[in-house]
Amino acid sequence: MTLAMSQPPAGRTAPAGDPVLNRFHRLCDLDPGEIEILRRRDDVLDVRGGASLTDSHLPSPRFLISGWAAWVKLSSPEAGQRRQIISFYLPGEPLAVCARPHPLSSGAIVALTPARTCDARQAAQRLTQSPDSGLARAFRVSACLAEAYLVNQTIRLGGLTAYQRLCHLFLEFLERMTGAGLGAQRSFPFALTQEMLGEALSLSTVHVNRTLQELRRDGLVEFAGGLAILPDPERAALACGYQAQHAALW
Amino acid sequence: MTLAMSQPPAGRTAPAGDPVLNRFHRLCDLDPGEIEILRRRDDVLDVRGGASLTDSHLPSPRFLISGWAAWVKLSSPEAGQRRQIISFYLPGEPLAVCARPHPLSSGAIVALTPARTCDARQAAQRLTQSPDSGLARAFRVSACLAEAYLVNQTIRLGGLTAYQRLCHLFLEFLERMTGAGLGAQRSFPFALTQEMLGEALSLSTVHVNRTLQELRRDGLVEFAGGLAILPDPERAALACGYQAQHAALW
DNA sequence: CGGCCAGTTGACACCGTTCAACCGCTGTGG
DNA sequence: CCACAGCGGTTGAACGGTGTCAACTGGCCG
Repeated sequence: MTLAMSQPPAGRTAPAGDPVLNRFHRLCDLDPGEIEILRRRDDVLDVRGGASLTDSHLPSPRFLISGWAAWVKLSSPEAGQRRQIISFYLPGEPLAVCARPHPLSSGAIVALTPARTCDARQAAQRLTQSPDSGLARAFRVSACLAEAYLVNQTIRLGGLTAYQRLCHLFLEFLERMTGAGLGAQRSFPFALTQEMLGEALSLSTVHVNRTLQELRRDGLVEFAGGLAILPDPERAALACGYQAQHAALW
Repeated sequence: MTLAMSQPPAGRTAPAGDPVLNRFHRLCDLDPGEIEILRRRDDVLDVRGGASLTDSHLPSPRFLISGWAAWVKLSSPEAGQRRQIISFYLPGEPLAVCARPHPLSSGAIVALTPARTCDARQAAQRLTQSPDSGLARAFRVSACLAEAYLVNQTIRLGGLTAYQRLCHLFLEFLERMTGAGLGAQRSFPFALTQEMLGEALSLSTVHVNRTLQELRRDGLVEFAGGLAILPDPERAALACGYQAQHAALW
């Protein structure tokens, strides 16, 4: 993690170490006033890993400043009562900004690691008040990315083997973390358990474990010092058919 | 189908038999001018089953007037070159209205049955020109539903058995068809092949076949005269944990 | 009549699950 | 300081849902 944060996001005057600002500034150009809005830290809230974010402050729009969260659902048949991760939220990403009327049809947003959030209402406000501003456009692109990640999840579950699913997911994590200025070209801070990976990829913990060993053996994914490392992202992308979302030209 | 179309959508003056108008009018109240916009049929286009809709007129926004379509992707590993259905488009639903900059990151929209579409630009225009109008709100709710259906797909692939997946999908089809004024309380016109169901649910055609037999044996799904029939939707919902999207209060 | 497509059936293989045990680390309390 | 508990990770063995291969049926259409 220290390694990641010590190298500035290459260009821009954006203050390093702020994933929210880094992320939005890369999506669209922002004027100084908008940058100031994104740097505000109103109503900062820290939660333990495992805590629910929907109970506390959501569904008002908030930024995830640090830590990882996920939208989870519990499978209704009382058989097993398995928990399913629908989508992840990574540092720098907005929570529940969907400019839509409904408050997450079902399920909850849960912190997977210790996490910190802050209010995003002032930033989200610009969506309606000045829809053509850079910040508003950045929000819309962000929502578009969120949908693309949801499609990625469908592709993983529907079209890939366990080996490919894990590879695909780590490539997406790498893309999203570097997009927030966290992590380096081939690594990023990572603290999820194998059980959580299984809940997202619909695999048993045991099989996640065995498959991660295969990925390590093949030199596609490593773990060291709280980092996940993808030594050869291109070869990994080839192994699972991953397509970077940046390809879409905004 | 005739049965379905002969019963008006309960109240309203909406002319029966128009799935586009039926669907949007149920999502939000529309004024006479907006109803007139939705009844317009500009640039009507008929395509054969199997034809691509992205090649011809998309990505300009269009309505699917009749027939079924799907967003498909081809799995990149040349092994098998399996086709995966990411999401379905049912009669009355908009195609590619996502008020977003990108043109469907990858893949194509394909007609699964013979289908007819028409231009929706004039209707979509109101999203930006009068964001508070009923029609604009209906579009946003529609987009929200589309996302909910995408989540449904994730739930099916990640959390359900083959038996439950099919059950879940047919319940969603029933909900969406009745929402467009097509189909009755427990049935709707249906013309997909078992192969297409397999492509959507990530199941082999053989296994779709066997599982459908189980569903028939258990009295959950039947097929007759071009209709799919769910004799006991409540029991079916119990069998797979299906949650209707109407529950979310708009 | 012949071909094609969707549906159907049987036998077998495999990927991933389940159950169970064990390891190593960390935090905590006696 | 050590004992213990708890959690995440690891390993082995057996089971089972689903895929694959192959063959056959029946209806539609040229």
